[in-house]
Amino acid sequence: MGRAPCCDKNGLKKGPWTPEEDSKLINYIQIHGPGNWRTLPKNAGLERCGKSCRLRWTNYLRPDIKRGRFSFEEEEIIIQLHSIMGNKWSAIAARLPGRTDNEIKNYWNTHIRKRLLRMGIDPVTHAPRLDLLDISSVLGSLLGNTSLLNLQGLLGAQALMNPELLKMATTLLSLENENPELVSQNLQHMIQAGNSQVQAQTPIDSSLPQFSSQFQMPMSTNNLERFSGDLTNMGFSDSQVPSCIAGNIDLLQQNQSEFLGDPTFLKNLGYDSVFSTPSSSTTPLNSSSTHLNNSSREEERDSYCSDLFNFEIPENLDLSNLL
DNA sequence: AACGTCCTCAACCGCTGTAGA
DNA sequence: ATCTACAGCGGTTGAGGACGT
Repeated sequence: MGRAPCCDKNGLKKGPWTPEEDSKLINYIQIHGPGNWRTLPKNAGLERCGKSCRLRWTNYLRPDIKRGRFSFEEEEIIIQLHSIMGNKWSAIAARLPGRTDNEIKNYWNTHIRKRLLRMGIDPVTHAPRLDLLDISSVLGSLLGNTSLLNLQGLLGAQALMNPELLKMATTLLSLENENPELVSQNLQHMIQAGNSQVQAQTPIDSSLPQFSSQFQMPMSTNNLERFSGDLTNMGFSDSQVPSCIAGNIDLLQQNQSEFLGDPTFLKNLGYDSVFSTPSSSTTPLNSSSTHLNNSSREEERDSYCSDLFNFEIPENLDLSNLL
C-alpha cells in the first residue's frame, strides 16, 4: 500500500542548508518549540520538507549538540556499547550526551570500523578474524624489528606462524579496547597468581636479574580459564570471551611452553605496565590529548593498537633461560 | 598550478513503530 | 481493526575538502 510522502516534495529545496535557512529554523523553534514538523517549514518560511527540518535541527542546530572530534573516552564507550548493542546508533547516542546517532554512525564507519578491520577484528562481531587481519602491516613491523630473530628463538617459528597465536593477540587487543583497565587488572591478578606458583614450586635463581624472575611466570591453563571467567564477570558476554580466550585453552594445553607459557608473550603484546606498575592502566587513553590534530590523533590511536605487535625484546633479557 | 583520488560527514532515502482518530 | 500522520531509525549517497602526484 505504501505510505504517503510526508510532504509534497515538488519545488522543495534539497541539499546543504544555508545560514539563512538555519537562522529561520532556529528563530522559529526558539519561539514555538520543536515539533509539528509538517507545518513548520511553511510557518517558518522555509522551502524544505518537515523531515529535512527535523533532521537539520536534531543533528546539527540543537543547542546541546557537542561539536568537534570524539575523545578517547567517547570512542571507548562507543566500541563497548557497539559490542553489546550492535548498530543501535540511537541507543548508543543516548549514552553519549551531546552526540547524535548520525554523528556516531559516521564516526564508526569512517574511523573505528576501519581501525578494527586493520587490527583483524570483525567490526560486526568484535571477534578476532585472521582473514581480516592486515598481515602485511604486522609482518612489516616485525621485519623492521631487529629482535625478530631472537623472537623466533623465543617463541619458536612454529608459534610465530601459528594463526591461533595471532588470534590470541587480536583477542587481547579487542578486549583491551573494550575495557583496558579491567583487562589490565585481571592480567596483573593472573600474573601474581602465576608468580606465587613459581615461587612455591620452583626456586628462583637469585643470580638472575630481577625482571627475569617475573618472566619465569608460567601461564597455566587454570589461570587462563580463570581469566576467561573473570572476563565474563567483567561484563563481557559469553560469546565474546570464550571465543577469544577459552577457545585458546586447548591450544594452550598443546603449546603452553611455546608461547603462552612464556610471559614475554604478553609483555611483547604491549602489556609492559602490567609487569612494571601493577595498578597502572595499560592504555594511554587520555582525554587531555583531544587537542591533538586529526592526523596525530589517528596515528596515536593506530600506534596504540599496532604496538601490540611490536615484539620488542628487553636488551638485558637472558634468552638462554628461555630457549 | 593542475589534476586525480581518497576521505569525511551532512543530508537524504526508505522503512518501521506508535499514537490518535 | 484500519488508516493517517508523524517521529525515529539505520543505510546510503554525494558534495566538497584534503591529500598525493
